[in-house]
Amino acid sequence: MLFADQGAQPMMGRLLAHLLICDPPHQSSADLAEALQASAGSISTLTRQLLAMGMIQKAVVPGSRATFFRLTPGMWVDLMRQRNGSLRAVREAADRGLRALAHRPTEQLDRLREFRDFYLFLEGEMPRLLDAWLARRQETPR
Amino acid sequence: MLFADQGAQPMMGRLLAHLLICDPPHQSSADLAEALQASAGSISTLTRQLLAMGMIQKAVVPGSRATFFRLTPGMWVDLMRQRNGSLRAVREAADRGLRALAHRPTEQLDRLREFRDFYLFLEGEMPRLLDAWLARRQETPR
DNA sequence: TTTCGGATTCAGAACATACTGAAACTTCGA
DNA sequence: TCGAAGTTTCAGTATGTTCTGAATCCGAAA
Repeated sequence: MLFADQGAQPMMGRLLAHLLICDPPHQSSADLAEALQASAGSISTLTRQLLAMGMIQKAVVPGSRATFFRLTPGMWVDLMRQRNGSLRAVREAADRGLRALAHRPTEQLDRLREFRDFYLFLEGEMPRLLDAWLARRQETPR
Repeated sequence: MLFADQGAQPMMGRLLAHLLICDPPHQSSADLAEALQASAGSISTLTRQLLAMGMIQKAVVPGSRATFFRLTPGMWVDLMRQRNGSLRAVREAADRGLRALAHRPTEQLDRLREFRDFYLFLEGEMPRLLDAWLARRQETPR
């Protein structure tokens, strides 16, 4: 499964893919290491990163000392919301550029202004789109 | 200008940023090499790639043998359209996964199905969003 | 306190990427 | 046909990234 997880290292993609289909849905570090044929070190690093991003959660399983992990429900939507932050970063950079070049004749700035406006548009519309998705999910019977 | 051009090497980001603000808007290879302090080899490779992606165009300037380049008008929208292709790739991979696991009890597939549905939603809505942007651009007086 | 299952850290190996510089090539005018 | 301007190609270098393995750490049970 070619998981082109933008900005994720290959093993992180495999880890997420596994958590998407594994049975049961929660897995211990050892389970993951075994399933992905990865070192314990890798798993530790990756789970720490994914926890920090909020993409996975810890789960406790009675009778086992080990830590278990599962996908955070609704994480894909959250992920897209986070990505909106990088749209904003680009838009803000464009704004700084426009401010810095304010002394130039206006038609020279058309290109940069259009770029900025486009990103501003996306930045504003993406949250709407995600809300629309959540609303649709809500009304669909499971 | 921190150009976090997803999937573009640093120098490509700088090249695009330069074409966004340079005066005049078309630049020769030598101009670019000079402005970015890059080797002629880099410029050649990068312009070839950007041409292939349709993000820049060649321009002829009378009286000069050199090739000039300028940003393709409307390229940012096109870029987003292309990115829709990677949404589709992910969605298709999820579909293959669902087909391969069709024998499993349905509730085990909930996670993967929701993932697929979300990407399918985005894949369908993004083009609408871009059309909405173009329509708005149209009616705005330049 | 010791022991042991389990987790974490990090130096280093293997691999991948981005760019340069120099040589080869193309094109056009003389 | 020659020469010069301009461009392309590519081997090599520098730099980054990803993962492993071994040492270390932590905490619970004995």
